[in-house]
Amino acid sequence: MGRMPCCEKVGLNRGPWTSKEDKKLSSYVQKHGHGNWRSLPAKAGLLRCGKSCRLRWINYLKPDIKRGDFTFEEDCTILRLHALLGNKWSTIASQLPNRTDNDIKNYWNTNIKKRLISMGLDPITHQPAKANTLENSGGEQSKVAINMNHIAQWETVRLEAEARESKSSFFHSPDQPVISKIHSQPQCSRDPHSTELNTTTCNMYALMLSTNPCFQSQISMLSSPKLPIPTNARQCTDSKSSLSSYKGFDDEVIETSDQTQIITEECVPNWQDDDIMVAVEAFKTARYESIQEILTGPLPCMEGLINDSVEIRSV
DNA sequence: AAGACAACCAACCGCGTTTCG
DNA sequence: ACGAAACGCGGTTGGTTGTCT
Repeated sequence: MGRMPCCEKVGLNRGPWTSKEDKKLSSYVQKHGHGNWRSLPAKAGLLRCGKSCRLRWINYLKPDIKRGDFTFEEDCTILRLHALLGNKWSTIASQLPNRTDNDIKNYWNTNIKKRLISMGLDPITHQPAKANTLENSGGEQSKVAINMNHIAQWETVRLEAEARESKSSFFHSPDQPVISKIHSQPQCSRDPHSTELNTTTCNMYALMLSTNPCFQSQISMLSSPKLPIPTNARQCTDSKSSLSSYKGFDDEVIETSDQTQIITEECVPNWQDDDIMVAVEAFKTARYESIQEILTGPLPCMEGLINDSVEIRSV
C-alpha cells in the first residue's frame, strides 16, 4: 500500500517551535478544534506538517498538561503499570491525569529505568537481572530476593521523593489510579488479617483468571474464600490495546456477557470502568508464564496470596 | 573561564491501526 | 471489500541546559 511520507520536507519548518508558531496553533485549535491535522497547518497559517502540529499540541500546548517534576505517587504508578503493561506509554498516561505519554516515556528512560538498573533489576521484567539463570523450581530463595528487591525499590523511590519534595503527602491523590487501589505499599501485603487486602487480591485474582487464557490453561479448579470463579471464564482473544478499543470491549462485555457481569458487579464492585479496562489490559498482556510467577512478581500485594486466600489444585 | 560530559526533553521517524470514501 | 488517508504509538535522535573538572 502506498504511504504518504510522514511530512513534507520541502518548504516546511522543522526543529523547535517558536512562540509565534505556538500562538498560532493554540489559538486555531482552541477556536476550531483539531479535526484534521493534515489540513490544519494551512488553515492556521503554519509552515509545519500536520503531524508536527499534532505532536506539539498534544505534548506541549494542550492547556491541561501537567509539567514539572513527577510526584512520588506518579513515580509509583508508572513503576507499577510498567511492570504490568510494559512500554504501553499511552495506557500508562491514561492513568496519570494530565501527563503525556511522551513525558512519561522520557521520565522512564531518564529516571526510573536507570534506577532499576542501578538496583540490579531488569528494567523490562522488573526482576533481578540474573533471575533467568536461577532455577525456577527451587524458587524460595529467588522469591525472597525478588520481594526484597521490590521493597528496596519502593523504599528508594520514597526516600528520593522525600528528599525532593518534603511537603508531599504520599499516596494522597484525588484521582487515585487503579493500581493504587491494589495497594500502594509492599508492607501492606504482609498483614494477613487485612480484609481489604484479601478482598482486593481476590478481586484481582478473579479478574486475572477470567481474562487471561494462559492462566485458565494451567488451572482446572480454583476456590477463593470470597468469590467463586466462573466456570465459563471468558477466553480473551482480543489483542487490541488502545483506549478507544476498550470502549467496544466494555460495551460488549457489559451488555452481552454473563462473565463480565460477574467481573464488574461482583469481583470488582468498587472499580470504575477505566480501572477494569486497565486491569484487563494488564493481565491480557501479562508476560508471566505461571500463577506463581505473577504472585511473586511486581505486584507486592500478590505476595502470599497463593497461601492466604486461594487454593490451587494441580491440573 | 572553558571544555567535556551527562541529563533532559522536544521533536522526528517509521510503522501499525483505524477511518472513510 | 478494498485501498488510501489520517491518526496514534513507541523508539530514537539531537539540541539545549546543567554540572563537573
